[in-house]
Amino acid sequence: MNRPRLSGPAFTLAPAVRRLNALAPLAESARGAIEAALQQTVSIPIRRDLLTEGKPTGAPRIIVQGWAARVRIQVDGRRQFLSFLLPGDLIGLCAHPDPLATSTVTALTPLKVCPAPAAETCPTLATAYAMSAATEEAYLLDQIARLGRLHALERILSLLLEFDERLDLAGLAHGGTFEIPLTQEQMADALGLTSVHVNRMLQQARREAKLQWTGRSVTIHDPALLAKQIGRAPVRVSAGI
Amino acid sequence: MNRPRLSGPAFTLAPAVRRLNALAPLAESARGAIEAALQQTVSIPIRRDLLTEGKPTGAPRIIVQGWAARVRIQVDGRRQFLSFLLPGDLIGLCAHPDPLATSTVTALTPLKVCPAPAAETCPTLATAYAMSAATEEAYLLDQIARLGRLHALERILSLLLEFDERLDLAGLAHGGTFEIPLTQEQMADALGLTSVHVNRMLQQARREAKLQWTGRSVTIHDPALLAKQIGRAPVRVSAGI
DNA sequence: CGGCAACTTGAATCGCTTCAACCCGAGTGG
DNA sequence: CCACTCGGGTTGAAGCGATTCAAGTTGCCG
Repeated sequence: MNRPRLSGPAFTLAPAVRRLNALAPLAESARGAIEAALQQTVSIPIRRDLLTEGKPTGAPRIIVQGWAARVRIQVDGRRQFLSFLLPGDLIGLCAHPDPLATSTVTALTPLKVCPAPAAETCPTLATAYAMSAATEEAYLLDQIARLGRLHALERILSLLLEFDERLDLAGLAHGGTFEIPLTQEQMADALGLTSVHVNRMLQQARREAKLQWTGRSVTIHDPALLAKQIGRAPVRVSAGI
Repeated sequence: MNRPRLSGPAFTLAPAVRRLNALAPLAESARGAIEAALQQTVSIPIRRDLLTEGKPTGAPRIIVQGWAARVRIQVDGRRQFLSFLLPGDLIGLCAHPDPLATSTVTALTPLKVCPAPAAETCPTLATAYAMSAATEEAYLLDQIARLGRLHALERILSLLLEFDERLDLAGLAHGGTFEIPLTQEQMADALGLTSVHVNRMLQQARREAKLQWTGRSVTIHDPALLAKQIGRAPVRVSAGI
């Protein structure tokens, strides 16, 4: 039931819908609910906070376009990006009452977000949300292993492989190539490094022909091989897909 | 409705029940379901895996007694503890179909576990589970910030404060004192350090009278002050409690 | 063309690791 | 009852990966 990839002025299949549908095949009612929510998409300027640590989360939202990050900042200015939020990812989804944000969420690019339809709308939507939450947790575990036991170059490559994998789900990566809106300093803040060292390691990666990073576009020359070299396994949370 | 703290041969309130009830006040039916599940407690020997990364999770369980850890091991032997599982914590709870374990879970001590009653048993139980999951994610975020942007000594103190906070919920810590079953090497594997360096930093912490660690017993002399010094805020996931 | 953010480079320094040795208390078996 | 072993903790010295600081360079945008 694939729609044609190009169908006139309208989009083909919004990355957000594509991701959620890839996590759990959506029934017509679920897809309809999301398409309806997409009509209420709003724009968020770059650097604006969507959530603030310790404050109520408000209604859950879906990222339609752009990148955001969960961030923690210490009093002395040290900054750590905890995770990145990409198109199709959910913001502020919680199953318990009166949820408080456990981290601040900041727009890394100009952002488009829409309301997340209630999980009760359709069982397939609830499943997609649950898959999304489980996937997010799995990536947090990856991030911990990255920071704890990988060297600088391994950390960088591992994170880029994660981006490739996640963007591919949303249809935003093709054969190891994708758009990345991050500066080297932002990469450093995610990887527990300094921007100077990220710079040097990226040069080494380019020298070793592992990847290409020109402007905003990254190409991983052989994702599968690279994943094997640094011992990274793709994230899988369910036997179903 | 507090039961007396000492009531003959029977336990007062099992740490696991105490923790879940602290996360969300349990209705009688929920508490009954857990008490019933506790009758089916089984023992797991030390070093045994309860879950294996990539394998189906099986039925969810509650830790009744002892400590476990989620662990990732690289081919070259590098080991990273992703998180620790303490009495009252849930193992393998997932909201989506056919869940696969996203990490191996290993018993760090001899363990007692019981089946986790289905969330559908009682809405208060479902809420407690949701709170538990949210809390777990919050601690993963803490762990990321620890590994990414804290120095060795800060990491150690931050983790010990987490243990104090979590064990207190289960009634297993009193005024900054609790039993810890970890070796310095296991601490190191959680904190992305070497055991040699953990040793040196612990000596420094003792020298500075921040804590005491004799045998299996840890005492943090002034948890609130220490938390302030290293910029740690208690984990809070809901405005309700 | 001027200004600013991001990227690049070199040199000195430091936090942590590595390696190797040693100590100590708790089992264990002769 | 003591020698033996073994896991965990302790210590010192050398080395390395990453940081720090400071000075360019590049490229984009007004």
